[in-house]
Amino acid sequence: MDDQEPVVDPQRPVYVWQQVADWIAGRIDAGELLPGARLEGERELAERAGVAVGTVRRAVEDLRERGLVVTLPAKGTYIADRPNS
Amino acid sequence: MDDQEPVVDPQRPVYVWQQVADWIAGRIDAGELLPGARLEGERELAERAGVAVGTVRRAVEDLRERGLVVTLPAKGTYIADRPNS
DNA sequence: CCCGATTTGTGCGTATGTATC
DNA sequence: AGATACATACGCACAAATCGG
Repeated sequence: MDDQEPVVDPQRPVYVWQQVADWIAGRIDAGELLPGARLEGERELAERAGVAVGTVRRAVEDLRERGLVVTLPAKGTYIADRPNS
Repeated sequence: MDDQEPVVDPQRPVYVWQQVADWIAGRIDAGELLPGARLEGERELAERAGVAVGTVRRAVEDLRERGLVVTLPAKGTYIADRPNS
């Protein structure tokens, strides 16, 4: 009832945190997460992806560096506004 | 009869106390609150904005640091005199 | 001088979220 | 991975100062 398709595969030759980041980036790209929307909390994402919280943190940090999200400590991480393509 | 446009939106990627501070700063900037005028009490502002008193306190503290208002304990918070532009 | 209403100041507890070690 | 720290946010309660009657 609660298993959806797995988000990451530890076996693949790609860092798990990168797989998580790509998963989230994919959701943004697909329009599932619109600019201004709040991303789920770290713990929730970790449970959903089946990885450790630290791994999610590493992934979100990457998204931040890519400018895809903005993090407000103690409030949450939000989808950034799209720069004019 | 009593609903005006909402002051804050907890969902937005901006701290609530910051939204409250900006709201008040906007009223000052718009000339609605003139120098020397008394700002509403914390609880009144909280009710108007639909936030907790502590959040208003945080907002007013910010306005104080910005030099926009002056607070006299047990008396009230007043709009500061404009520095020569 | 005292009383009561009002307002800011402060502390505690709870919840959630990120930051740090 | 786990534990601790820190910040936001809400809610409540009480203290202290002000001001009017």
